[in-house]
Amino acid sequence: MPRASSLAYDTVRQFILGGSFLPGERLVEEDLAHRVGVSRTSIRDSLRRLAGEGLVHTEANRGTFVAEMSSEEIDEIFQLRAVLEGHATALAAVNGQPEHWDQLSQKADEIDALLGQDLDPQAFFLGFQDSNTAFHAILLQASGSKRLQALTKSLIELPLVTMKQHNWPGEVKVRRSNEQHREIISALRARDPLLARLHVQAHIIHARPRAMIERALAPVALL
Amino acid sequence: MPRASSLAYDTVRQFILGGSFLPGERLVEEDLAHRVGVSRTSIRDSLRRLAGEGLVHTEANRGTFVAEMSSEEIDEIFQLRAVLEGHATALAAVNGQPEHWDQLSQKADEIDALLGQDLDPQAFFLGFQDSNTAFHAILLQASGSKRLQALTKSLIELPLVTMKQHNWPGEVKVRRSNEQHREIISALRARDPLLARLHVQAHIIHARPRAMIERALAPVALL
DNA sequence: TTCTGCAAACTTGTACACAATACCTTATAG
DNA sequence: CTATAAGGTATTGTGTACAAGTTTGCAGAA
Repeated sequence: MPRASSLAYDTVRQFILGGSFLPGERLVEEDLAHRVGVSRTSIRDSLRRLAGEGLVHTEANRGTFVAEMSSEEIDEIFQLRAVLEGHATALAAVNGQPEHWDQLSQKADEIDALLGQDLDPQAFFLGFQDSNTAFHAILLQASGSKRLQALTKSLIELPLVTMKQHNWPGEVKVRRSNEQHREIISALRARDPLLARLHVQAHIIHARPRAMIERALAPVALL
Repeated sequence: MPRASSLAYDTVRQFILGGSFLPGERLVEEDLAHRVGVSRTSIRDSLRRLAGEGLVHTEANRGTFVAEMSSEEIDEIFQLRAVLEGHATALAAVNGQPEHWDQLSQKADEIDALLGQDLDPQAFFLGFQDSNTAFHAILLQASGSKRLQALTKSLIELPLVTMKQHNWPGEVKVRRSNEQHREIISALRARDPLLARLHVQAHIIHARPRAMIERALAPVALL
């Protein structure tokens, strides 16, 4: 979309993902318009789009609010991710190209590099999140399905609205996570859709926020 | 959403699903505004929502167009449906209530009733589509996941944009389809998530438009 | 004839003004 | 003192005007 509308979308999105607005908080259109420097029209436009992605929800004549998710909903989202990314990975194992495997390996290398660098927690987390997000994006891309890509992309960032500084993974967890990345790549290179799918599903379920694991997980086998 | 916007959304949606506009056709905002009897503002609002659901796509400064899907994309969508509705069914087998099973049975009964009625093809098809859509909606509802419900709902109606009169299922196919419905219900009553999932996946893959089956299906085992 | 460039018409993008609705405050009655 | 109704305020919903961009048609040159 043209300048103003696109700018509004990106900016408001960053406000939400960056934590400038807390879950459940009301987004006043005129306020946002003033902050972004565009008119309410463009703001409304962007809010409709964000509502479609689930980042906000709108109540008629009452306003739009930043999405808030219960532990159960977040758990549900991770299950959905496991299902969808698992499927995407199976497709990738069949349709993907060697370039994709190399790109994935590169991201895994980046994460290993971070682990050897002894950074402060925040820098470490941000770096990890960048590479990790890229890894999963490449995976989706390798599946060759635009639709699957779009669906999953919004699922991936939904929990980020609620989960901020809390739930930063420790170094040990990141190390294990990256080992799983290697296993996924290995299954992809072997063009083994079933194994690749299972590794991805385990990887994602394993990556759920710690808080979730305390309570009983909805007892549905993925497979 | 309030009156005008909501009316615009419903009406334009019906235009697209009902075939008043063909896939790929351009939707001129002012024209729609005139037809629906609201201002462009509300039309634009509805177009944004429809774009989020994938029924239309918008190109900057050029307009919005009714979605058009290739055979491959439709096949892809049916695969996604199999994956998602399969998951939903597994959840339903665990979380669903006996009332749900009864409602599902009722829809299957409705379809059997249609089969004994010897109607003209159109009435038969419309009746079947109503009951069938309701069946799948109940299944989704029984899963207990609003998000899964929303995701799948849009996937279900996407192919309807392209597939109109063509691909009406014959009586034999409908009969077999409803037998599968019974099998799904049976697995749900037995609270067997794995079997229920498999039956649903088979059911959906089996229901793909005939045209798709001619060409090679992307060779990815769902399971 | 065909290609290029320019201008007019058409359509979308953005801003703003007003209407409609919901919320909050205050005053009044019980 | 509490509950309720009325009015004022804040915010969203809708329509309209104008700006910006894109497409189309025509004229002129190769």
